[in-house]
Amino acid sequence: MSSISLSQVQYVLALHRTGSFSEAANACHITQSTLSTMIKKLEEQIDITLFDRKTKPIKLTAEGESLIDQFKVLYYEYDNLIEDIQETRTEYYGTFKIGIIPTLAPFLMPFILKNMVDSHQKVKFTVMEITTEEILKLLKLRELDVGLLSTPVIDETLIQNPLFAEDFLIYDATAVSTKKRKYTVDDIDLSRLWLLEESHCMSFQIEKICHLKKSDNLDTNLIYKSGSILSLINLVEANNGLTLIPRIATLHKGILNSDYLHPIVSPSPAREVGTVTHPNFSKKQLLASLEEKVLSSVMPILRTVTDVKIINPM
Amino acid sequence: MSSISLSQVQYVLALHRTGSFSEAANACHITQSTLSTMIKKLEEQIDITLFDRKTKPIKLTAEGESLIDQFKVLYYEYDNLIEDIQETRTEYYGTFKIGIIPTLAPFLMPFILKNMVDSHQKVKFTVMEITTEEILKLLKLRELDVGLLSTPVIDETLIQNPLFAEDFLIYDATAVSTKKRKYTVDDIDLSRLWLLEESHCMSFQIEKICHLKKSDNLDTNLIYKSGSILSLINLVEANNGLTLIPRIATLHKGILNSDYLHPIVSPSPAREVGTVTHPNFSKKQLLASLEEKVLSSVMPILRTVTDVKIINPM
DNA sequence: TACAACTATTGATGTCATCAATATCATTAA
DNA sequence: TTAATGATATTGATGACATCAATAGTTGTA
Repeated sequence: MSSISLSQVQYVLALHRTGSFSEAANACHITQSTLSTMIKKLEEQIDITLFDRKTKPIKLTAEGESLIDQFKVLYYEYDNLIEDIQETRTEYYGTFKIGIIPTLAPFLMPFILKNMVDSHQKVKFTVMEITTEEILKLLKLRELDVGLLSTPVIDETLIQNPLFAEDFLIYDATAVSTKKRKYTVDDIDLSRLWLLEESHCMSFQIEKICHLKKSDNLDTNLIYKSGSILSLINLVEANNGLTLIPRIATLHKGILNSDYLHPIVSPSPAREVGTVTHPNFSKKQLLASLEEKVLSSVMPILRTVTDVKIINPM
Repeated sequence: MSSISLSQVQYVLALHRTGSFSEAANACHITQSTLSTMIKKLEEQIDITLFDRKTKPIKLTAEGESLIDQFKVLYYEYDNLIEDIQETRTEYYGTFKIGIIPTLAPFLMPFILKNMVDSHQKVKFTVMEITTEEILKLLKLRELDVGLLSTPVIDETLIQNPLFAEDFLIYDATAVSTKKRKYTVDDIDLSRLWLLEESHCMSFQIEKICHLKKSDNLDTNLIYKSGSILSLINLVEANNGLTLIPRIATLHKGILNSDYLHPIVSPSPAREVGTVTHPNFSKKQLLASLEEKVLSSVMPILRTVTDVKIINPM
């Protein structure tokens, strides 16, 4: 018995479905005589008559009945393979658009982007540093594949996957670390506090940590707001100021004076970082790869902190 | 993208398994150049390079890794289809060997054999009337497909399926039925009792009903033993004798004088009838068909008897 | 550097799938 | 009862595909 072809499987299923040789042939975009010949050939190959031609519409024989489900299963799995192939091509040769918030980008992307490019050499990566609000908007428009941001976001239409929690550290230009003293939230001198501009959710998170409200009348330090963590750090250092720094910033040696860094305890305020995708997002393997690389990158600086309080970004 | 053939699927899996073009070709009984050409063709069709030829042994690319499982699934289902086809051919065109005990055969086979032949017109049926002991032996030798006998049998290596229980009736040539009197086991006049020869388990069952032992010294009636129920019935009638008849014998109108038939109560001794098959028996549909037809045949004479005592055949 | 083992390429050939044309069959209407 | 219609089966020609033999090219080892 020689090989059954997938075309023959397709023809059998079409005839079973339509109950007519001519209709099945049309459905398969071949001529009726081809269909007739190929089904007869299959029946001879396997030495089983699958269809009773005497009935109108054409029906399966008892033997055919006992085999048709497995014909269906086989073709179903062939369909799955074709889909997998399409998806693999898209994943390996298409584009992958990443949106990332500015308070993560400078510390994550230098490490993970090269890795991602190396392991997906035929994928074209596009990275956009934009705010959470803009990321969510572009995800919904399908103009981004994935957002890398502080979770959770309040949006039921998108799929979120939290990856890790990182605590905030006090960065204080006047408090030289002796490494003996433990800091709490109450040690934050609000008169010297610097924040990112309001569109950054980390700014909102810091306000929550410090029990601030938007209408609070603060000192003049808070009037000047910055758009990047690097500017924030420079401002703090130049003005004997103070801010809160996410621990991920410590990945980047050299931009922080480690003498000014102080962990907070009881509790340690923290933010959660994760990915957000559209429900119809299909490049699962690229997403998994990105998530794995993000986790690998932050692993060295993640601490097992027991008394953590996650501060939501919205 | 034109159709992927199952041969190509087979070649991919062989190369993945062996890590060598020449070994894979050997495994598939084709030349190395055919394998090389066909795998390259597939890779061009789907526009994905599946194998990294630089490694020794040859390994899948990352893309290949993400697809290989679905190639495996597809070929597995193709294998299943081939097996189903083989099994269907065997079931519909092969042989079905039935062993049945003589105390069942004359009452069951006339009804069910025609039915079985009608619904499996291409199957060659072989029916052997032999004792339980011989049926079990031939089942184990795979020279029988199924045994139809009194269950349970003491044999863990075979598969049993009990179908129904039938009670024994007294058949007494001297006790004309008035349909008023109820008989119990104690009404059995042992001096007139006739039995089948010892190799028939029904004989054993009757001895148990009557609390007989092999070494019991009975009257001269028991010295002459018969091999068929019909002979038994004739002996009883010709000699004013007595025996026990399974209810299934009442299916056959005309051989029994219904005046001599008496149900037994408190309790009604009964035997269980079922099928026995070898664990590797594969013609499941034929077996199910047989079992269904047996049950349909005995349904008219089966009684809902409440106080039943099953007498085991061994 | 030579050689062995392996994969890739190419042209010839056999096999298979398909089509167009036609034969055959079954059903329906006049 | 015959003719028409719709459907399936058959057949020969043709294009597509799978395969092989021969050879080119590559890689690793002694």
